[in-house]
Amino acid sequence: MALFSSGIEYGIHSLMLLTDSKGTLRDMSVRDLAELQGVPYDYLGKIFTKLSKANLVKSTEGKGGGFRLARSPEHITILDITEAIDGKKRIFECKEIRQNMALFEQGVPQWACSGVCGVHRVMNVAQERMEAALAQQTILDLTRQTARKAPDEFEIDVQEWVTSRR
Amino acid sequence: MALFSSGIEYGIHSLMLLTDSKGTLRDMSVRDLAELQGVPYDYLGKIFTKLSKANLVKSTEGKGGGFRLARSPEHITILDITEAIDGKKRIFECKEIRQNMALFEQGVPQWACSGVCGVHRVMNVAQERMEAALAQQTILDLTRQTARKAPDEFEIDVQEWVTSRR
DNA sequence: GCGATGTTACTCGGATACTAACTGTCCGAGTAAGCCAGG
DNA sequence: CCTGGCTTACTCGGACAGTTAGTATCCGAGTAACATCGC
Repeated sequence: MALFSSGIEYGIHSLMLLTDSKGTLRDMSVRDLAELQGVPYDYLGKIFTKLSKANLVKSTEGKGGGFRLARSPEHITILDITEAIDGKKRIFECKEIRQNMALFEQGVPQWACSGVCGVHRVMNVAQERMEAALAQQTILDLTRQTARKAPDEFEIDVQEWVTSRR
Repeated sequence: MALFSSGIEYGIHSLMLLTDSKGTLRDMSVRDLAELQGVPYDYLGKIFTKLSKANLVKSTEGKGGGFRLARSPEHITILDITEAIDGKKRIFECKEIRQNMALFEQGVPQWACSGVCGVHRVMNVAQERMEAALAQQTILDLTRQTARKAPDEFEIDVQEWVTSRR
């Protein structure tokens, strides 16, 4: 299994729909987001609850309600989203097997359990590198990037689809 | 769950035991490795089969047999090991949900499916950064690092424990 | 002595449980907006 | 009118089932070193 759940994919793509390439925010309900993207509705609901708890989106309840970005899209990074949805996921979980050494029957010596184990340290560095890359890209970056690929009318089509459902 | 299985931890620590801080190789059986480290024997066996198939270790069958590093420890990187044991694991698996857009009922336009999706691209960069970090550290690096922490007698103790079992 | 035979300690591979996490679905509660009927 | 109740469309939260991957265990086959026994 991959490190990041597919909920991450749903989440990021959904947040990208809550803004356009100019950074203008858009309000949408989970139902609309799910249907527009062909993604399971209930499941996407759970994801938005998490995004909301992490203060990445703001909800308005009741009829006509929905979600909108809680901050401007250039201040929401991909790392923010992954941590909001999947929690702080680690590449590697150290089990401290260095303390199980048969040689340590009389008790684990101090040098063997102090500090971070060598394997763990390497993994931590790798994880930091990965997270730095994820923190470098924002929702706005991604939205702009895809807008550049799509024809101009696409953003208009999306907007029309959304308003036609109110 | 973490990206890397705990088999990775077992594997790396085991390979570290097949050398010392001077880069001298050591032959050990899976049983010895498992007992010395307090790790499940059968499970570690499976891991070494994978390491063997990836040509990181060489096996000698029959009584008195065991495993030894197939190359010198400064030429075995952590990335080599993770890929040998867990296969080439991806941080993220793109489901191409961009192609599910309700707007594309008449068929997915070319711009929407060509090239890598934006989210996917970010994830790929992050993954490359992570792998670069893992490829930078070798078994010898790690062995040296822990040897620096441990008292000098520790390497001797290990060697004695191993020879005492032959 | 010395060759055949058996025993032991290994590497391999397959089969199988158990567990945890991910994915997805169902349902009920609360809330806000709009509609509609009765005064 | 206009006010109170009804309907609708949302957000939330809990519960649950199906699937998959990781972890671990068991067992049998093949192989090589060594010991043992009969001649």
